[in-house]
Amino acid sequence: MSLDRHRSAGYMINWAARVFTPAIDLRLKPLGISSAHLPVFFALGGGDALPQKVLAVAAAVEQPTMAATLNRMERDGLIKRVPDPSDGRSSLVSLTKTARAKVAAVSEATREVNEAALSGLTDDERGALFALLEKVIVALSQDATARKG
Amino acid sequence: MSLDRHRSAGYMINWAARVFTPAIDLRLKPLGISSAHLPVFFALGGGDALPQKVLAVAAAVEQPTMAATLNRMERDGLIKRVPDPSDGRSSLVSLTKTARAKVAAVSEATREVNEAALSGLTDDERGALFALLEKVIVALSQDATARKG
DNA sequence: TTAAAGTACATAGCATGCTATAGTAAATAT
DNA sequence: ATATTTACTATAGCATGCTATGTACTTTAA
Repeated sequence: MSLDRHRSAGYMINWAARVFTPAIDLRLKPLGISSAHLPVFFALGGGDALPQKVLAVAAAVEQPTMAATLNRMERDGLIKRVPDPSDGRSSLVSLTKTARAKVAAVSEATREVNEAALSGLTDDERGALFALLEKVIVALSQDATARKG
Repeated sequence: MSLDRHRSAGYMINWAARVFTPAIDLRLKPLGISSAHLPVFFALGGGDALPQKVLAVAAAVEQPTMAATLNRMERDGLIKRVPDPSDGRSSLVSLTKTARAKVAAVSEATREVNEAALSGLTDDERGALFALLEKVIVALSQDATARKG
């Protein structure tokens, strides 16, 4: 096999993702939080109460994935769900007082990890990395659409 | 919350990884193969018989993860395990005839997906993406080591 | 040579992601 | 007004990743 894994974008990106998760989780663990909770924290940290659907879109995950994450967060006392008065199918999700008290620390932890990850990169390189990843995401999203539709 | 997800390396890399997986799986599905099988295919495609440990290292996953992947591949008739005559603890893993017949198609599928992912990038940009990802991986690996040791 | 330490693999238990499907409420069309 | 379609959530079942732990074989040290 001639394929060098260091020249495979899929392999490298997957690897990077799998090295990111423990780095962030290490810092979030003392807070009783994990990486999948982050998009929820960012979406609700301002005090909003939002339906699950909105959170799933914000996190770029499927609805059942967000449902499972919210179940765990509810179990752990991080979020609460209140029936949406204007829509009987929906609940409004918000952070508990406990979780709100952690928002600043969560924000700092993510800042730290991103800084650690990008520490060897110049500002230009950081910008380049984000731009290139975005291009890859767009290209693959179109690929998926083209093959489905 | 001031954190823009498009400026979070962790978020972007994770997202890229999650858009890669379906793209490759879409092409591998007709072959009865999935993305986690790839490192095994690349390691054993030449006809070698290797112990699980070597495969785990090649795939950059933990031992129990590789064990589970090999269990599924064995169940699906893609690999076989033979006791290692020189080490009673170990088995030698190799591709079945069925799997070997798919090696070329698997290789082509991964080439296709990588090309789709990188289609919007110049050669220079491709090189830059790999180099930047490698830097991020190295930085985070050191971060993990520093925080554990 | 025998005891201790190390190594390879298996298993348990969990988190996070997915698709497919079902149930109920809301919105739309006839 | 009712029937159809659409939308939001829940659930089931699976794949892939992890850590922690157990078991059995090898290797090393005393």
